Amino acid sequence: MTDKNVLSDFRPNDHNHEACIAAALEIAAAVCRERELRLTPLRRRVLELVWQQHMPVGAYDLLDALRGDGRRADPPTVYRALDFLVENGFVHRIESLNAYVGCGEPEHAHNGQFLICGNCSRVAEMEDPAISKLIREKADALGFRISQQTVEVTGLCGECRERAQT
Amino acid sequence: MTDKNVLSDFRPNDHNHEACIAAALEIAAAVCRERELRLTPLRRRVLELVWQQHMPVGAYDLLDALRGDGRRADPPTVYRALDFLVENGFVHRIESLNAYVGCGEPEHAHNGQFLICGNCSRVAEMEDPAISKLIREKADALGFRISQQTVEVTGLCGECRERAQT
DNA sequence: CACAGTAATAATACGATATAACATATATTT
DNA sequence: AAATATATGTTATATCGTATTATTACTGTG
Repeated sequence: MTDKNVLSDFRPNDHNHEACIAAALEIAAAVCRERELRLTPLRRRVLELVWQQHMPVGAYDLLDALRGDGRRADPPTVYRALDFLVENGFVHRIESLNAYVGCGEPEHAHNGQFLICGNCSRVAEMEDPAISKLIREKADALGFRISQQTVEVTGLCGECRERAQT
Repeated sequence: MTDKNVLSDFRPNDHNHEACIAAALEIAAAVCRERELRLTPLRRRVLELVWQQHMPVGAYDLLDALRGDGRRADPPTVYRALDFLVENGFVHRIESLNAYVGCGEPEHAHNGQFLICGNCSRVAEMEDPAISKLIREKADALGFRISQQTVEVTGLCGECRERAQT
């Protein structure tokens, strides 16, 4: 991590992905135990499917994957599971893509700030208090009471930028 | 305006709305003349329809309105007009709502920062350089090259907040 | 154990948002 | 007027999301 405000950087392609999924599932299980939330098999499976990519996944991709498991699945199934996961901070919804990414730090509630690579589709999540604070102050000055901040930035990640400079 | 970084505040219900639409259309016409863009009757009409609300309007609402004009209209018609208007800064797309709002200052390109009232649905647009700068710096630190910033904040506007305090 | 209460899931149907692909028309340039 | 570029019309379909009702599984209580 180049910066302590980065919750998850663009994942190199060579990281141990199995371990990374397993860790996310374990954290989720622990958090659910502590908060008395029910990480049912379906919810757990959807979370696992989201984590199988380090990029935003659409609800219908998840649906197809569930069907690939052999089970029957319809939209409400996956949307309800996603609602649970988003509500409890295990995944974030990326508004500008209508898609979902896993959150590596569900222990504390937060709205992440997302960098989305338009080329490789990978996503980095930051949580920079200075950004949220500034936004909050500006909103306050207008008498606006914030309930949620959405910060999504599109562009080119470092790797793709270098590659494009041929 | 309470703040020079506010491009458009939550509109009071008693402002001269006709004048406000007319002004937006005039500015758009002038900008198009200057940049040799073609503000065709369709595009102009869609812009006018967007401005008739000071709140985000969905593409299919616009479609219905076009049909109300007596003309036949299908989704690509309105999406193409919206593409033109967004691309040239006459309207902004609100990602978290899949909807569109007019921009009062299309003369200079910018990504606005939006405050969206969850109660009355009105929207205020800010353009605070400090916020964009901070985001840009954080992205730079990660080697990320920004092409677009999306900042959308939901909550309660001042009026609705007061009203809710009964 | 039977029962009621709650949370989760299944199932059907539909609504809302967006784009692909190709045809036609209009404007601009030559 | 012909050639070119731009805009619009048209059909069809893809994608994203929700309302509604029913059913199942898991609690605790008498």
